[in-house]
Amino acid sequence: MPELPEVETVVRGLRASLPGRTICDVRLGKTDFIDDPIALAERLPGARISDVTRFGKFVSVDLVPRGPAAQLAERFYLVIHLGMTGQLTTSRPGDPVAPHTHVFFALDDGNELRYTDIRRFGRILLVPESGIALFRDRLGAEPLEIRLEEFCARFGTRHARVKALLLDQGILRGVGNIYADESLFRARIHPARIARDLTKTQLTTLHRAVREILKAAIRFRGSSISDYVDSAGNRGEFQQRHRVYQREGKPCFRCREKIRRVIVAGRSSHFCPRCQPAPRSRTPRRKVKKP
DNA sequence: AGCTCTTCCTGAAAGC
DNA sequence: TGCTTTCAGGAAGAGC
Repeated sequence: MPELPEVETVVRGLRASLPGRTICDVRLGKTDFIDDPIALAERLPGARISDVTRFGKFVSVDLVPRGPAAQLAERFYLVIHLGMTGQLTTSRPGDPVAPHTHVFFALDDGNELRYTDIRRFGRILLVPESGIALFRDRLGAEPLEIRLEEFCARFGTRHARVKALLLDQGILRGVGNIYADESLFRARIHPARIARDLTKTQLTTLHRAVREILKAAIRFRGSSISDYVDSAGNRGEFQQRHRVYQREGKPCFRCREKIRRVIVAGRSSHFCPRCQPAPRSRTPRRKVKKP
């Protein structure tokens, strides 16, 4: 599943070839995951790509509009979320088309940018310059940039399970199920712990663990569990270094205890029961009795 | 506030 | 063997 490291890897690949290119043509297959497919087909041809960036799990293709008034016209952004199974790849027009490829962007150098998405949980939309700041600000902090004080402020005050907060894109943008589990394992924190109950030391450790895991995953070009590939169609390698994710029943790399899987925040959560001690079980407290 | 459930979608895997 | 059911999950929305 594309999370921050996978999206970052895709963006780095696209950034090497797309800036400077002009989009010549857009062809669409199924469009139910595109906010405004008509606008997409009308506004992109002629637009020049100025950059490719990432915020959270979103890819942003930064565009300068076409036409004589281009100097004055507002820039805009092709914003893409890969969902669960989205792939953004560059190909030659004659290359075989993967099943479930629904968007083709023809470029002026003869190449083609394609969007493939088996489950169509992804999303594509155009955002005008005037709206991009708000779009970005509705998301939380970048995990690789957030400072410890802000991290503690965002987590340490919340009475929610730490796993749920890690997955909440309004708090941190970019962490998904894989890297939440791997980060919690590294920090030796149980996914169901209430964030507010964590010590300052634990929050500090988690803050560091998240950054270290994400950076390591970027170094290994992401995790390919099922469908993820980068912009050249290559799989990542970080799945070989997972410590807990999808390792249920296998021995912990630290203590040999069997890795367990439970549902927390509605998600499969993998952890080592010895390295990541469970929170104090919810108290069988007696109710205040009325006479 | 925070939790659970539901919806979207497909393919792999499990069940019969 | 082959059909049916279940499950996985990012995000948003409903309801409690």
